[in-house]
Amino acid sequence: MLHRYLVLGLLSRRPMSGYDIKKHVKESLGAVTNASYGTLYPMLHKLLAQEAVAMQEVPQTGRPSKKVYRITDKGRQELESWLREPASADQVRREFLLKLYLAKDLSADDLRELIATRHTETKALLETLRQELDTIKDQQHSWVLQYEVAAAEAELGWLKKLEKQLATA
Amino acid sequence: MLHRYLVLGLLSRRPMSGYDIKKHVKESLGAVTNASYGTLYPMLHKLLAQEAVAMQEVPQTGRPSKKVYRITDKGRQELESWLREPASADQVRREFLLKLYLAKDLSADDLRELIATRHTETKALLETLRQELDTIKDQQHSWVLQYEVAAAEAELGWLKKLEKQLATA
DNA sequence: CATGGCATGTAATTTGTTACATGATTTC
DNA sequence: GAAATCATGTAACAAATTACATGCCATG
Repeated sequence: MLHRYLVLGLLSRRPMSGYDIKKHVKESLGAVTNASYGTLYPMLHKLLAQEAVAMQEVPQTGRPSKKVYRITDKGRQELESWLREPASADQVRREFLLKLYLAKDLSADDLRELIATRHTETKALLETLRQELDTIKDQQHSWVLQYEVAAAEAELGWLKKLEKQLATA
Repeated sequence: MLHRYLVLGLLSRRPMSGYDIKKHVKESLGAVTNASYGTLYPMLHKLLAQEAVAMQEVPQTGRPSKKVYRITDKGRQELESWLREPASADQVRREFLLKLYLAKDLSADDLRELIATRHTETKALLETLRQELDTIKDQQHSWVLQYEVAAAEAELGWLKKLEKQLATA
């Protein structure tokens, strides 16, 4: 369901193509989902068949026509009634944490590397998020980015503590 | 794949039943996954067929026999080689954040309620996590819980900031 | 001239959820 | 007497990933 409302929700702000949606999700909604094209395009087709969105093909030179979707009244209604329902629980899959949990079977070096890699990744993510945050005016949209920043900062702090503990032991 | 290694990993510490695994995941590994029975039992059957685990049935009075699984050498080998590979990226689905992102279509009251509900849930989670943390001795295992605590605390801070912003505006 | 961005999609497979079915025992 | 815990499972369905297929344009 989440991806249905993701698409509907983004289209409720302005008409977009599937490609636009993907880009937007990647830039600003990493904490919501990281839906792939294989999810997004079929969802658009389904929504179109159900008349929750409408599509207009815009020819272009040198590349495939852009298909611009916009939400219909029907879609808007569905979106709004969903918005009023309580949010279902988060779902997460974190391989990194599982490896850490099982790390007793890892050499000290492998363990350190596992953590160091994560450290680098998290720092890079934080950089990106902060830059993204600067480009955003809309307060409501910045909330989600602020969430991500707060989460990334907390993780960084935890990683540093972990590394200190490992260095001592 | 994650659930395969989750099961293998837990069984690598000690033999367990499917029920035990589920319980353990719920208590200590909420940040890794929240796999349901419908995932866990079939995974155990598959692992058994592939001889990555072995099973022994323990009869009980008044309830179904307990099926205790333990990891085989084959399974252990697979687990260890997986442990050494780089961890794949986190996957998340957060309906709550999506609703917040789309909240411009929500009344001020609905918005406040959305946030208040989350606030309550996060506080409750934090409570549980802290209690759980007290019962755990194994340092390695406490790491994952510490991660969850840090994340929950960061979210709480963010929620408070949000609420303040809404009260002002 | 290679990389990345623009732009669409499908098919096969894998993965996971939900709801159902069953039923005794323990705890409040 | 109700609710939670113990304990197993399956079937139908929904959801999502991955890999593949195609091809031009702009930038460095």
